[in-house]
Amino acid sequence: MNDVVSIALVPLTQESAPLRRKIVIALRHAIEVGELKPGDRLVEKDLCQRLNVSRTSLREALRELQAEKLVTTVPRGLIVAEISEDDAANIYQVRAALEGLVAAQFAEKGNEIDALALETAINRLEQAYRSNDFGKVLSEKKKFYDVICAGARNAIVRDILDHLSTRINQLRSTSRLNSKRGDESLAELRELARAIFARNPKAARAAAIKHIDAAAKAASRNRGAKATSSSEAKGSSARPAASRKRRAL
Amino acid sequence: MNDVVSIALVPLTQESAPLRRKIVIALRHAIEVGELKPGDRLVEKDLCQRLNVSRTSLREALRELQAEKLVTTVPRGLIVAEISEDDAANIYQVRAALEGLVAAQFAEKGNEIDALALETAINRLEQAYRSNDFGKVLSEKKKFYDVICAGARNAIVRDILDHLSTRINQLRSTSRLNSKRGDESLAELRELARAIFARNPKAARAAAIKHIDAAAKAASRNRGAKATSSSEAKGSSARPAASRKRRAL
DNA sequence: GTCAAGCATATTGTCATACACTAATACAAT
DNA sequence: ATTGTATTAGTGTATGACAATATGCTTGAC
Repeated sequence: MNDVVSIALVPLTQESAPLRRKIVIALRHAIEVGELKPGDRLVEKDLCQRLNVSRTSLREALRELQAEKLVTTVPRGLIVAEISEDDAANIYQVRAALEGLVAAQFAEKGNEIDALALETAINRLEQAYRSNDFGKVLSEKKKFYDVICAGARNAIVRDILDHLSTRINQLRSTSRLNSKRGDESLAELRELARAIFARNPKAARAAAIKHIDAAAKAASRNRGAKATSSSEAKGSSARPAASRKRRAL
Repeated sequence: MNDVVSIALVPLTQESAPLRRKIVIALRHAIEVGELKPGDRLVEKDLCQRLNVSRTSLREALRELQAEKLVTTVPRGLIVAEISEDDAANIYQVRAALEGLVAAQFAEKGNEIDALALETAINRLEQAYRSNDFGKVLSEKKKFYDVICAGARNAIVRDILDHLSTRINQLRSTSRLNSKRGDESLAELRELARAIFARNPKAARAAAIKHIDAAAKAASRNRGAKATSSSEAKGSSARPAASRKRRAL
């Protein structure tokens, strides 16, 4: 019983949940699931009525979403941000770079507790995949990367990835994505975990990048776009690429 | 005369500058230059008086800074965010990864106009270095990276780097940094530009990473910390690092 | 003198209201 | 059809108010 207490009494994270936090979450979710689509105008008065909150609180929430680039200013007010093809491709590039980084860091700095958490996370992720509950997959995947960032001792990347994944989910919901590649995806992540457990930073980085690359390719396949794959970007030969197609600048 | 008009009548960018934007800029600057130090409490009423603005606008500005992680909540209110050793090291790691990415992208996708802008930017940067005006160096360096991100067609990275550099400047101002390595720094950036002009993505990426690594090393030297260099992280051999110091997880 | 309990105070979180200013729209005039 | 004018919708900003809550001070007990 005593150790139960020692587990139950972990310092609780000030779940103050101010109203504006709930507003941010509600709006962010609405954007993620496509209830608010890119380009939709955000009219303060309407949102106040729909959410039943004051304009003050709503506006503070909007400022947060604005900083997150989920909404953007237009002459008259705010709209849900649109994601260009370039943006979409770049988000994958950035994720590849950063997830590769934290994977390598985990392999170097992680301890046994971190490893255990990773094991747990990947198992839960597998369950989620099997349940075919897509929302569950997303939330478990987020936790998976949280665990990796924790083991990497890298809160900076955690925050950045958090923002990016919101935007990826937005892309997905607006039907420009629907990656149904659960099996390969899970296998790639298991490979990543294996490299981490083996304390092999280079392999971990490579596995993380490979995973994102595959996701990016699947995504671009899904919409006929030709997003540059990051493997092309970093796998290019040491020889100047200029000789291939363009002259030097 | 006619072509003068065609140049002069470029759509002008609604410099609306709402009050809260000025507030954000003022506070951000105060944090960057250390007028507000990490841990300092931010009391709304005081700030309202000092800035002569209403609480409404001030609070909206604070929400933006909060999203930027420049300030954090504590039980009673807000304080200027503290940057841990881990955070500082990780910021450099992330910059290395992302600046490497955009450098490579520029080398691949940039056109002559982008190259010209880069040329200009690096010359202005050199002037700034020579003028010994540190604030000028910082602002020109920011423009330099803006140009690179523009040539890379990567607005995502631009935004991320923008946030990170604010925090780096904060570090610098709190006297935990004072890199006076203008000459080497400039040489490294020129090397980066050369690789881009030669359309050599791999060399461009390497040059960008080398530059940040050198900056990180100089920074950690300046305070006796032992921040992991990113070259160590990515230069590790293909052989599992486990054999070096730790057993597998 | 030290410690605990309770009270006063400072500060944030939220709301309602008000008003100036700007942009879009509709409408009128030539 | 183009220009000018009025109406309207919506944001930007300010003020005042009040509840909830953490902080610190005062008082009282020992």
